[in-house]
This record gives sequence, structure tokens and C-alpha cells, in this order.
Amino acid sequence: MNPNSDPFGKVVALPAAPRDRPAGPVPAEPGRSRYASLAAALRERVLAGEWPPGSAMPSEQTLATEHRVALGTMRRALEWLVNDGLIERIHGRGTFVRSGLAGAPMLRFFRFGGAGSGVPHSLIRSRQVQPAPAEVARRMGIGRGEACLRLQRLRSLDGQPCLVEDIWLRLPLVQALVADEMGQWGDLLYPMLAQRCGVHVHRAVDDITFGTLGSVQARLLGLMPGHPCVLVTRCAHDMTGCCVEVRFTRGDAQAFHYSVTIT
Amino acid sequence: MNPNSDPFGKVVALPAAPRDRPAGPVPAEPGRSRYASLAAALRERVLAGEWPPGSAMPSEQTLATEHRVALGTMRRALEWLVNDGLIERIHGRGTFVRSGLAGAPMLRFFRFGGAGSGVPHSLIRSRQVQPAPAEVARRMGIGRGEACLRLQRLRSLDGQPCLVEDIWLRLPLVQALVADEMGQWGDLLYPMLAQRCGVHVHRAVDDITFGTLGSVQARLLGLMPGHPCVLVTRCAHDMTGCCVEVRFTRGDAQAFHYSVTIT
DNA sequence: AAGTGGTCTAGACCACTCT
DNA sequence: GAGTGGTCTAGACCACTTG
Repeated sequence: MNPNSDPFGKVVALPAAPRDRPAGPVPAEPGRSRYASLAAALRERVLAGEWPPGSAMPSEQTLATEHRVALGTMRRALEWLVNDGLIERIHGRGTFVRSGLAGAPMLRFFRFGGAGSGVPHSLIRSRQVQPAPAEVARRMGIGRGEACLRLQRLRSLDGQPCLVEDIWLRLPLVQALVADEMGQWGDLLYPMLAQRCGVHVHRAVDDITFGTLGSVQARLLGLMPGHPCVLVTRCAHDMTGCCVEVRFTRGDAQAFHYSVTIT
Repeated sequence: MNPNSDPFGKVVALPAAPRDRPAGPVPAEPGRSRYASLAAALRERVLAGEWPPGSAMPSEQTLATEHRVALGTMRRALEWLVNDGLIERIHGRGTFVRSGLAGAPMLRFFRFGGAGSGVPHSLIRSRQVQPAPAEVARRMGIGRGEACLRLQRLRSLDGQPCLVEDIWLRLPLVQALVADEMGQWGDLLYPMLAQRCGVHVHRAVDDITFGTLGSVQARLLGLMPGHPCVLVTRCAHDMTGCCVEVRFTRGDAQAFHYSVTIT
């Protein structure tokens, strides 16, 4: 594998204040391009919180000078981080650390009759601190039985229930939500996680499989028990790669549709 | 929308032999970067067949000289075409026009018990020239009832039938297959299309929905009629964007799985 | 007007592949 | 060794946003 295709595997130990380094070009490690090293180094600084999500980074010119590389090289490194989804650049304004996914709408997997207002309404059916079952623990990378915050949620479009969700959140990361006033919660989970817990969901993996509805789920959705359903199992990660959420979403298989393009 | 995000919308009329153009830099159209124009121009030359699929293009240095731009600018243009999937570059060897998808395996949507040899065995159950039904015609962008080559195929893994396929191919593009000796056909359709018809599948869109098996399909798969199934509807396009295939693939919904990552 | 990212240049040098 | 793509530099100029 080209060592540059994943510039983040190995990270150079860079002094906190690169200005203090001796003169001369950055020592590019053998077999690794300079911009790959730069990208890895910058990534570390972002993850360390030097520039919090949503804030601006120094200009490319400043960074290039700091790291004693040509502007083009620094641009190349920043480009990597853009493709990686860690930062975004806005012409004329600056370079910003991304504040995470606004939402990763489950609805993109479904096509329900109603035109829909876009974001479905969320009803929290229950909130409990519970020990993680085996699958959740495995996916979250924690010990079986460790405490999680569990939310059971029913989502509706135009008053019509369409998705049932079983959400497991990592503690103590979301401790703030355990006793929080739920009346204030919006319809979107991730913006709330960012706002109330400082947890920024940066990447989510959705696993899609087929199954049938249990009796409780069926009743909530107004369908028959055993009705075919789609199960979307999501693992959401923060910037550092830590899994902060495992979610099981079920919806009518009839309403499912998804499109994939191959090139 | 940034006019550079799709550099192929508008194409500069370039003389066939750019060497003959008057001296001076390429006239970048207003609001369009030079490398975007270059990418569009090169794309035209590829589509026109100047360098057939699988063959090498001139070196970046040669192209840069021909088009009277700096090397870096030409590299940027070529990079576009790489991301677009039209060409690929190999360090030390050259730049090549991609010969199309080797395969876009349907099996990636399924997880069947057997370890599997990778490519499933293909059995052609029928081959007929037939008028296109409404949906096929619509997706293929042809008139309803126009003649297509229809293949019905059963795919098996380790001797176990797993997928039924209903394939509609555009005529007269695949005319060579109408009377061809089927015994010679391999298990993969696209390499054969390239070899026997000169049709290179460059992009495929798969639409996934759920449904139930008809009686014939069920019998072929060894399942009960009405059994839940996944229906993958594929439209395959060649380099020029022309839809050359519409395919309906059905398999056991229980075996379905797919993973999507969001960033 | 000042500061930011985006484009483009011209050239040096390196790494890889073939013969 | 010749030819290819990949990296890196140093600098000019343009386009966009903000005060």
C-alpha cells in the first residue's frame, strides 16, 4: 500500500511550537511524503484541541512558515485533511475545523408517502442508564455490562410514525444528558450532543440488514408483528475515532430504497 | 455551484492537433479555471476515441507542451480525470484510459453462508431479442418497445443458486451477442461486453429495494413464493454516459447486508 | 484595503518502470 | 539510462470576504 494513501498511521512527534525548531526544511521521514507528514502533524494538533471544532485555523501562509515548507506543500497537506472530512476551507474566509455531522438522516434510506418537512419529529419513549448488552459493548469497544445511556425514540413524519430507534450512548461522555431536561431537546441528536456534551460526531457507519418487526415495534409503527423491516445498525464516532453511539433503527422494508453508484 | 466542480459541462472546441494553435497561453474562459477547461478538452479527446480504453495517453510533459500550459496545471487537469474515473496513472509507466469496470459484483450486497470462490458461477437460462418494457425503456432512454437483448441468468455460489438476474442490453450495441456462441461466455458480463462488443461499462447505479419472490424466481432459488427478497435495479453506462444495460437482480432478503459510511 | 484561499507558472529533484 | 509520474519550491497574480 502506498504509504501516502493513509498519512495518519504514523505521526511525527512535532514540538508544540514549531517556531522553535531549528532552521532547515522539515525532515521528511523516508518513504513518506512531506505533505503526508504535515497532514498527520496538523491532524494531531486538531485532535489535541488546539483549534476547537468550528474555529478557524491559522492561514495557510502562516502554517507554511511555521512548518518551514513551501505554500504549495502546505496546501497539499490541508487538502488531505479536507478530503478526510476533518477541516473545511472557505475561499476568502479561512480554514475551519469541522464541527461534525449536522445530521446523518436515517430518512435517506426510506421513501415514505408524505412529502415530509425533511426532519422527522422525535419522541423519546424512554431514557435509562443501562448496562451495555454484548453487541453494543462489542461495537462500542467497551466492556460488556458497562453503563450506557439508552434512549428509545419514535420518529414520525407528518404525524405518522415511521421509524423506531434504540440508541446507546457512551458514558461518561454524554453524562450531561442523563438528568437533562428533555423538553428542550430538538429533533436532531447530533447537534444536541455537540451543544450539551461537546461531543462532535464526525463519522458514522450504517450497516443495513433485513429482518422482521417484534410486537412492540410493530405496534408503534402501526404494522403487524413479523412484518418485514429494515434494520440499520449505526456506529457513530467522534474526531478521535472513539465510538460514541450505537443505534438500531427499524422501519418498514416496503419503504426502503437506496442508491449506490460505482465507478 | 462552483463552475469548477463539474468541468465537463461546457467544452472548448479544441483543434484536433493543438500543436497548430497560435502561440500564447490557452484562453481560459471567464469563470472557469484553466485546468477545468483542459480536463474537459482531454475528456472529449478520450471520448472521441483518440486513445482507446486500455491504451496509454501521451506523457504529462507532452500534453502540457501541446496545450501550452505549465506542467502543474496539466497535472491538475489529469487529476480531475483520475477522480472522475476516466483515466488512471501509474508511477513510472504512464497515463492510461481506463478500460471500464472489471466487475461490479452483486455479491457485495449479500452475505451467503459458503465461503465462496469470489465470482459466482453464471448460468444463462434464456437469451432473446425482445421489445423493451416501459421501465427498461425509461431507464435506458429509448422508446418503449424498441428491441433489446434480454438475458435471464441464474448465479450460484458453491453450486447453491443465490441470485436471479433479468438483464436487458441495448441494441444494436451488443448485436454481437445475439447469435454468439454462449458456451464461451465467462461468468462475468462486463469483460465480455468489452471484448466482444467494444462496450466498456464505466459507471453503474444500483437502486436497492425490498419485495417478494414470484413463483418462478422462488423455485429457482429454492425458496417459497412470496419469500422476502432484495431487488437491485442496475443501470450501467459506458464512457459517454449512454445507458447500455438495465438489470434486475433478486436475492434472499435474509442474506442482504450493506454498509455505508458518512463523513 | 487587508487578509484569505484558489490558480498558474517554471523549474529542480526524486522514485519508479522498463529496456 | 531514458522516460514516466510524484514531490517540492518560490513566487506572481486572481477571486472572494470582511472591516
